[in-house]
Amino acid sequence: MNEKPVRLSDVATLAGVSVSTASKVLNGRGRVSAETRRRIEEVAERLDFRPNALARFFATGKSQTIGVVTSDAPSVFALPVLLGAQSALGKSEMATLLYSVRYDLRGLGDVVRRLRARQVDGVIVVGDSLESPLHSISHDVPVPVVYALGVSEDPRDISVTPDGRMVGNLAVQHLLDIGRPRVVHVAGPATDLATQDRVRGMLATLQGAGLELVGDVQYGDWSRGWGARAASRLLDQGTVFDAMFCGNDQIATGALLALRAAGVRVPDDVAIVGVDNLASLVRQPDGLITTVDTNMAALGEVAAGCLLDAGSSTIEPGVHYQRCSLVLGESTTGARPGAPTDEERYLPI
Amino acid sequence: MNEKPVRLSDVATLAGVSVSTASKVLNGRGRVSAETRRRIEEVAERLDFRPNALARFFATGKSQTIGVVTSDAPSVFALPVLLGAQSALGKSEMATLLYSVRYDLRGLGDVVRRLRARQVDGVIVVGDSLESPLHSISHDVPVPVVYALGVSEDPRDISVTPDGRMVGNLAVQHLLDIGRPRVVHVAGPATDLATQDRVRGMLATLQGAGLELVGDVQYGDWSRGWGARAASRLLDQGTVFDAMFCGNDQIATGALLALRAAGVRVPDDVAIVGVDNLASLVRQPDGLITTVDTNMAALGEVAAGCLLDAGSSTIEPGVHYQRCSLVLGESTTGARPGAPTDEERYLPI
DNA sequence: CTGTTAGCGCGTTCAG
DNA sequence: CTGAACGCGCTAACAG
Repeated sequence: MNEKPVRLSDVATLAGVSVSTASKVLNGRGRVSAETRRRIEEVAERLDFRPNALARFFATGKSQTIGVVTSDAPSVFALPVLLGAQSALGKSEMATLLYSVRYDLRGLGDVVRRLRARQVDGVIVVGDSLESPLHSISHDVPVPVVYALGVSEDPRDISVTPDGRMVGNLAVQHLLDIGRPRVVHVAGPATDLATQDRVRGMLATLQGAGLELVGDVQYGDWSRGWGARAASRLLDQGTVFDAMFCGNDQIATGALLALRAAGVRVPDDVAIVGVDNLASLVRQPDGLITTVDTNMAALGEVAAGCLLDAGSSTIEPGVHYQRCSLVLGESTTGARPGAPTDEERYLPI
Repeated sequence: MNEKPVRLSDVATLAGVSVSTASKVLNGRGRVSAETRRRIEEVAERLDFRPNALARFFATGKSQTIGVVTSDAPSVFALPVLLGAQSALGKSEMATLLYSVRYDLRGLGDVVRRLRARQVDGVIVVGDSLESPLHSISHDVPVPVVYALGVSEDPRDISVTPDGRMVGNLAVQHLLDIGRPRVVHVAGPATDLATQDRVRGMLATLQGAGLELVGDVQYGDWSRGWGARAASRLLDQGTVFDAMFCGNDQIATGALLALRAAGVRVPDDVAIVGVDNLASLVRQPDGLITTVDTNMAALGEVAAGCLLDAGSSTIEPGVHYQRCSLVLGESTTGARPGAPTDEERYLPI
């Protein structure tokens, strides 16, 4: 556990060459005879040589490190983004420095100071919703910044965020595909950018099929309670519909409960699609709700990729939209793939 | 954004002193006259001097950085632990390097290599359940390691984990306090260490009150479906009980649904307590389930604290148990604190 | 109390 | 093709 670390000079002397030659070989630079190369590599291997990253960073001025900034109390969505980014960066021998700031992403001054002090090579700012734009720090740090799971207030910044229109599109297209043309939409807050994009995608898809939304968009919040109330109200009003697109899985769950409590069969009478694949995020997938997965891990990877390319290639500034995908569940199919036995079956709530 | 950084030598020359004097002042070391001290600080301030952390680390051999290792696909519980640790470390100007490894925490070899290369000053290994012990890497790295949200396979390591007995204790004590002596327990898997500890705490508390558990412990999995099935079965068997302690909130939710579906009033006929405060973890608290919060953020902070103290003070090896706390909800109180209006009220499922 | 001197371990010229 | 020499920015002994 505690042999003192072997240095490049150790390798060099043991291989009978100078430090600089060893350096060249181990970094693949410069032309060196195959023989000495082999010898150096062999010695390095044998000694289990690990270059002191700190010294290397210091010498090169690059830290091979990017800073990831997140809120102090982020939503569940932040974790997969973080890990996706970490995974992508790790492949390039980059490390991920994690910072959190209190609540909103306002008080960034202190974090910016730390990021600069540590000479990070880039920064990813991870938001936790699309309620409001992310505060831009691109002009406070001398390295590339990308914004994930949110949109920077500065349109010249690079932001990566779920494709809300595609969410609306996939959800409604699925409902149409299974023969449910009478769609209602129980959404989250009207002011949320995610809500707005999903509505656009939904309306475009309906229009493309020559259909219209049943009634107005029902705006509310993101809670299960809102989903239940909205469903009850629709029933009370005598609205006729055979499909429901909900702003997230919480709303969908609430709506499903209310509908079944009122004797409406799901999915036989009404099919329901949610958004987020929340059950899978909390690692307890139960296949209950058909949902649109916003692929947060992939989003994190893309954000990291943008950062890595930011220097070399030309990534266009602006908002990049992350594709999402449909995950089937009982709320539209009526049965889970790999249907369980009765004993295993989840209670049909 | 891009003036070239000011170095310590810049500050020194402008203040008319040598580099080392400036260094001493800005690090609070050595005795320096108040006058020169003031002058140096003033210049540093004016120039907005930020020491190059990389250079400092290199010179001192310490990276002021700790590595946090988590699973590639961690449970929701990992995020608060991560952030709690980050927060505690940040107060000591320590940074947090995030690493994830595939699935289980086995393939740690590569991560260990990176941790060593970057000269981290310590490591926190974050597990994602108590199903199985965490693989010990304490002998693979030359710095202190603590294990959080899991227990190291090596009893000489320091592990920080939720206090499962206290969970059982708080839950059952609350049920007894509200006058419910006939308690059943719907648990998670029998093999899970968390389950076992909770059972012990529960039984001890019952015994202390001169009571016995109603029936056997019902072992199952962590799902909502299991909670529902267990509740139904208890009813079918004619078991008489007025309180239910569930292994987590998912189980509790399933049980609650099944009971209400069978015409049993909750909490009037049966009071329910869960574990995890899951609703709050996913940032959509709805006050439905009375639950035991395992205080994951605090656990992360404690783990970080252990690491910081590991060198200086004497932290005893072994398992440290993190205190938990009770969070009241409708499933035992019958009404949420700050009861909502009818319109705001969540659907009583 | 302050300045001088020497590294920390590696990358990178530039001579040989 | 190889090696000697220097520098990255800062800290830490040791002199003055």
